Amino acid sequence: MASTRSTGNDLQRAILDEARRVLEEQGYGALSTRRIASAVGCTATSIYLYFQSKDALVHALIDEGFEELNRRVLEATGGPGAPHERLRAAARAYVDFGLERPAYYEIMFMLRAEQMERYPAEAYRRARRSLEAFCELTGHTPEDALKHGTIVWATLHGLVSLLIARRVDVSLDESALVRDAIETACAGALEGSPTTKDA
Amino acid sequence: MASTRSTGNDLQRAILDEARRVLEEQGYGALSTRRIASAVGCTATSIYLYFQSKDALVHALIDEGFEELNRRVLEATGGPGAPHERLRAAARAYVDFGLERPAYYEIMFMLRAEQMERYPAEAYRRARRSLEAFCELTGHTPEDALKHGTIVWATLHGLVSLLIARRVDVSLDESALVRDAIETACAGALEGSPTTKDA
DNA sequence: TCTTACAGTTTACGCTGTCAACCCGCGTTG
DNA sequence: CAACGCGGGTTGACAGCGTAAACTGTAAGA
Repeated sequence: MASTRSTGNDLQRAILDEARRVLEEQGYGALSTRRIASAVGCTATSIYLYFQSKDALVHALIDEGFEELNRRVLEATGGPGAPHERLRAAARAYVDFGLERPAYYEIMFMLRAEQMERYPAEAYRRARRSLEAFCELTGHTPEDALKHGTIVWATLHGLVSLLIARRVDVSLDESALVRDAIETACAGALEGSPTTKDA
Repeated sequence: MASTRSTGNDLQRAILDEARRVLEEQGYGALSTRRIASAVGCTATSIYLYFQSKDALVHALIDEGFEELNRRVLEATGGPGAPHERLRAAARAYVDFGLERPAYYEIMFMLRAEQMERYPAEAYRRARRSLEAFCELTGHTPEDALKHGTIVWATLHGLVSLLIARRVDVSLDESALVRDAIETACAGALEGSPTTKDA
């Protein structure tokens, strides 16, 4: 495929396509400008004609990831049923995305912040739409909703990132683990406890 | 400090000390063999006289981290009180460690597996002592305990890693968030639900 | 035909982890 | 005393990284 020469915006598209392919097939660690360039049939520096930096290229992939994640989560919340049912569905959609697209999940949520130049504020806002969905469905007052939604998010994120990193004991039934973790997260966010019950 | 020449095992200790210093003060991203070497007063290749690779050096730091984490968590579980109180204490100890030693937490739990040569199996077992503590304190049957302990761990890990990565909304009261997240995690692990209640 | 603009390349810099070869001082041995 | 081996440490190199600066070739406009 190293002979498919492209020019202009075709080249930009080819670079992005190749970056996506490498990301999904070999992971973020294998993503290098030179590798992409040689696969696409141009030089590494040509990438800078269309992307400000390697990080900017990765940002474009991150955007794709958030688009899919948000679509999935919002579709899940849009269904019929009581709020707690829809929260469960949203949680499941989040986890499913993470497990089905681990490489995307990695660059979206598991990349150290310092090693990545700041993700543009405007894109960052878009990136939080799924969190907002969690918050709304907890049915708390706006400020408490943010807290409880964040706890749900944290639980799901912990679950997904441990599973992706293969740190969870292999003897565990993964689907049961996921199911129960979602149950725990949702139950904790919904029931009683407006804030902290005591002390 | 670049003039403090050391030899023999002193050099090994100096390398480890410097690596620890850089890790805590500048983070994992700033950890490079040449930087350590110049600070310690030797060449980068000299590091390979005492550590098989850079990863092996980082493994040594990871071991230190697990030693401290396990000590803290086990101390917390060793106290008096009902199991659910001790589980809460263990959870708090885990989170406190993560927030007080973010750089250690990062190399212990947030480093991508592929980018790191396999952590030795024996050390890996030691690394899981805190998880075992969580499991025992849930008071479930052995197999269910592993699952529920893992869910507690996942919740705490999600919380810590999001906080470390500064992905949590700054308007949130961090200590309240931590408190409630711990509460949710522990409550979910202890109460009813031996496995999954329905379906 | 001359000029301008732009797409893309060449070259280079400084950084990374790591290997192979060398070098020098010490302890032992003939 | 001299020769030797050995081990800690250095030098130099390789292959890879992201990226900036300078260059080239080509197409369009005047």
